[in-house]
Amino acid sequence: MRIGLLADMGVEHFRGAMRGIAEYARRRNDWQLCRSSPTVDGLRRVMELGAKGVILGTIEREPFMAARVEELPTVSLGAPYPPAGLCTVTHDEVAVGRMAAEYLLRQRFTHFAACCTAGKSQDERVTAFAEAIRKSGRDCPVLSEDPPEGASALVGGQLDLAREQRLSDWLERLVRPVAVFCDCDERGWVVAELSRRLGLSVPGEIAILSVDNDETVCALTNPALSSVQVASEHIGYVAAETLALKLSGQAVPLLTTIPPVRVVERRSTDASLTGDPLVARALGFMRKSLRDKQGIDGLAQTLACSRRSLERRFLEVTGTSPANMWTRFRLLEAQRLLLETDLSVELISDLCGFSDSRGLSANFRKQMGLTPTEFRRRARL
DNA sequence: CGAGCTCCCCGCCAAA
DNA sequence: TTTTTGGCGGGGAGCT
Repeated sequence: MRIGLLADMGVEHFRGAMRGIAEYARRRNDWQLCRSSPTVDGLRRVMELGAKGVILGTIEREPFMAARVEELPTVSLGAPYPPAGLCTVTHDEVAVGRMAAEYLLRQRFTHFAACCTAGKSQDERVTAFAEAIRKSGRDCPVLSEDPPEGASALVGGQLDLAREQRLSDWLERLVRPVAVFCDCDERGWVVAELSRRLGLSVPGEIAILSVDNDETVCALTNPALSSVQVASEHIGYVAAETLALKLSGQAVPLLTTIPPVRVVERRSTDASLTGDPLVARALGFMRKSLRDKQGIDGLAQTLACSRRSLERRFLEVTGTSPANMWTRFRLLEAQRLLLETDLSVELISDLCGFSDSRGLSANFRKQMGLTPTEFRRRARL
């Protein structure tokens, strides 16, 4: 059976979704995927090739309308202005916003702001972010850009001059130091670029967190961008499953949402760069010595200070205790290894400095409500 | 699941 | 006098 894939391959999320779809096709073996551009012409082309259904990943509206006119079974990977009644598998935007807020609050930032393009999905994640921030008793100004008619406001990390000026003015007026949440990596890039031009240091005066975790875009800024990693592969896989159900005539939910995976921390939100040098040294040591078993007493000795002072100053700057932070670093590394390698949970526990795999599992479960194996399975499929 | 043990957090106080 | 520091120890969390 032929299935058409029409996706904007310049967007990291859609590329990831394609990988998930490919995995699904590999497993069932009777799907032939044919790719084309996410346009009305592309749709015509895959129909000529005999596609029985399509998965659409684009922010344009026309291809969806065309697919509807042709009565071609369609699953969308999420679009800012979806036609009503379109079957969609996409991010849990509320969970994305909440994860971002929770992370930045834990980094102990004191002022927050968020910016996005006005539109369904971006609005939702930024709104959820702002709500979570306000719930903690802090203000969160939001800049929501109207998109230009029919197109993306943000292509290749560039805004038109008027929008850029507005964003720049907005950034300059924010109460600093501030943590800014951006609806996508491209906007994160623009915010980083404008901050540089305004002479504002990142993350000292402006910390930046975005969404999509596009390795390339995140690496382009200096310092590199922290970003919420969304479950693109998983979304693609589920989209494929949904289309398969649809093609076999079964009822499918109109909307399926998948929560994000984790926050990938890079330098743009590194709170340890500011404040107490003793604490900064402690954090640096922890990051480098995950397997170190000497405990907090030993750490205090290494840093040549009393244990009590370390604890007190640590709490002051980071809002948490040394041991707590140390296991947090261990868990972050474990997350990374689970996603990026095929090492056994046993080995990962050891590499991250947990006594055994039960130690890792217990902490992991407490932190994100999921076992390590389950975490790996969900992110990959 | 629980006993025993170790490690850690944090209030308190005296000293610097 | 006020502020910061280090030591003490109860109590709790987590590990074996």
